[in-house]
Amino acid sequence: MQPTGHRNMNRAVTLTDVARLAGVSVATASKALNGRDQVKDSTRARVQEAAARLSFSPNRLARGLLAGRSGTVGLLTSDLEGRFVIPILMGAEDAFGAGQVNVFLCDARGDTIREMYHLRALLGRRVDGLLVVGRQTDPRPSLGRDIGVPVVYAYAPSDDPADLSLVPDNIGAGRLAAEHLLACGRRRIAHISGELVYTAARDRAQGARERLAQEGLELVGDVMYGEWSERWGRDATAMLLAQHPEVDAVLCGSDQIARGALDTARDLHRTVPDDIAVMGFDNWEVLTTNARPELTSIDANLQQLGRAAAQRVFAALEGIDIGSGEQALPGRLVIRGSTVARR
Amino acid sequence: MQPTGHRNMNRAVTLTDVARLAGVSVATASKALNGRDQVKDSTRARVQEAAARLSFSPNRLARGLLAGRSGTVGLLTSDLEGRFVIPILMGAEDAFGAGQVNVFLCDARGDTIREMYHLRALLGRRVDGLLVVGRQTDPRPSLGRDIGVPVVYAYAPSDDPADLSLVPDNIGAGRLAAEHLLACGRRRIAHISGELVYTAARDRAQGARERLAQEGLELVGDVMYGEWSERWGRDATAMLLAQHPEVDAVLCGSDQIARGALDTARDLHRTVPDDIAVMGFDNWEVLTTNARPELTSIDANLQQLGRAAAQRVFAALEGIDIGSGEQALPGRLVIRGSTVARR
DNA sequence: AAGGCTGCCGAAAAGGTTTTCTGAATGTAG
DNA sequence: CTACATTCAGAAAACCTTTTCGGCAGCCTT
Repeated sequence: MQPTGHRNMNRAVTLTDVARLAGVSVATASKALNGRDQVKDSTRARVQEAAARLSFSPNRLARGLLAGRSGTVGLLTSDLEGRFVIPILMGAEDAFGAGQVNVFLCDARGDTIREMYHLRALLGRRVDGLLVVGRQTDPRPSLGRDIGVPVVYAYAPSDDPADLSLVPDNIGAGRLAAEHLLACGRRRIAHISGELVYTAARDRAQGARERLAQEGLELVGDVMYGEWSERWGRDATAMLLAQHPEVDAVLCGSDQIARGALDTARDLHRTVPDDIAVMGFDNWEVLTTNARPELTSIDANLQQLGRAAAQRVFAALEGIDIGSGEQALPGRLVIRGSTVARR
Repeated sequence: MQPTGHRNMNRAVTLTDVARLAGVSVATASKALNGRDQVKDSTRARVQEAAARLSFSPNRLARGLLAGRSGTVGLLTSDLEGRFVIPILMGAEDAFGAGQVNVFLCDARGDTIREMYHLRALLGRRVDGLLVVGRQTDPRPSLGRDIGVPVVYAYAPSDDPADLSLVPDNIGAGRLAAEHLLACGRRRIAHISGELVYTAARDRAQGARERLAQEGLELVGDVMYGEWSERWGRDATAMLLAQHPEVDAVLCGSDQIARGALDTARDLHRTVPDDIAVMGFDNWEVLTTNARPELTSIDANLQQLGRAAAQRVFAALEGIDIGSGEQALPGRLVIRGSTVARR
């Protein structure tokens, strides 16, 4: 900010002020600043200079009122605390901010009442579109079909197939993980995961199973469903290795579980990755890069998912048909020392 | 959403529609819906019913244009990725949402250019106030004094003492931590922390030293500054215990470092907390509650800080003088098994 | 019965911007 | 010199809501 020092005192500076200073009418001032023709170059320059001098910035409330679109979108999240929501939110904010759109953030905290309240508030503010970000990959109730603005669901899909939902491809992620472990020469692979009620847990297991089946292999033992915690990872790994000491790879449903698995392997003097490979999902860098050894993981590309969701909203605003149903976005393998010995 | 099924087709429903349906003028309709007097009860009821039938929600752009305040605030963060920003943001969004205010979220990604861009956009949208959330407790450049709306800085204070900044009390947190270790009967306390360039690291160390000095004690050895990672926690602890085997407590500058310290203690067959107590800062639950044993930590009450910052903005909007300078908010001790043996 | 009061409703203005349409001035052709 | 095209500026409407003020009944008081 250069020193402006003028009459920034009371009222916000308006187009009328600019017009007066430039000695033209508001209509001409508007046209000059917005690059419309029908303005002589010299006049345009005079107006632009006046606007700069007053550091004028047009009132977007007025503009929105007239145009019928506000240039804003609502970002309705069910749970800001949830770690998966943040990257999506970053990607979306990034994509929207690049266009002239600003984002209203609303956190419903998993409460349907609060969600309805926020929805009404956002519609009252005449948002041009809505992005609904859930905290699980399990379907959530649709906001309905007669919202009046385009809605895109991210991470948690809508339960109405007429809505468009962007979700991570957990089945593919499971396949990808199994593929990597196979490529590392592992054949006796076990799977420890989180809570069975999570679609994500079941999908990842299914993907892994599918890939193994292609090689005529099966998972060692049943999938061990428990909770999404290090503690469960430790306990489950202990049970697993007691029952199936021949296991040469543990695929874990999350990085937290994998951290627990690493701890137990160390306690039992199993070398990772030589004796046993360990990998996780989510690529939560705080956990993966600080593990001993560092943890191979599948990154769900959530930031990209947020960006993609934002772009769908944009497209819908342009009148383009964005389709409907669930669209799954692929994950990405991040290889670290827990599956491949460091050279 | 009950089946509305009416004319939700094209244009958004406006007060004129409601008035027409109720057979009154827009003026009367407005007064009826806003609870002003000068409206007969029967008329009011008729208008309300019409509004409900059309599921009318007033256009807040128009209202804001007229009132001169938009009922929105800008939340300008320097880094959404930063883990400390999220709880503050949650607290702020919560506080604002409770009063009819909506929040514009902008992430500058640590880039000053982008910050200026977002600032202009927010002012163009006529936000009533601004909350600036930084990612470190080190001072950041002020947005300036002639913004035109109240600004409150949270976490990262402004470098202009004329601004109001709400920051966590890291010195107090250090004192609190030392106090707890003393209460546990520890006397030979060492301190491993993160990067020296962080004010937070130096403040916590200073607070701990102050509290020890009250008992005529000093830290064992110099404060070991390094990085905010588990790896550094592991390495530093190994060096520390080699050099000062008599240490009976390690105060760590973050939970991550503390996790590393726990790992090394286990590797060296030192029992926690019997042989040696370990504690961290930040109370990052993913790390603290999954550690072996669970980790005692100091919680900075960031969500409360966000709420407090939002309330300052509210107060400023009411015309109340909110003061200036840095205001430090106290932390909170969370005791777990790494300092006190489980009963 | 006349004047005043209360209760209720509607007309109109305001808020800032964009757009359309009208009008004036200049230039060009016949 | 007249008719006409061209260029540019301004007046006014529109967007939607809130608020102020004026007015019209009906009722009460004297």
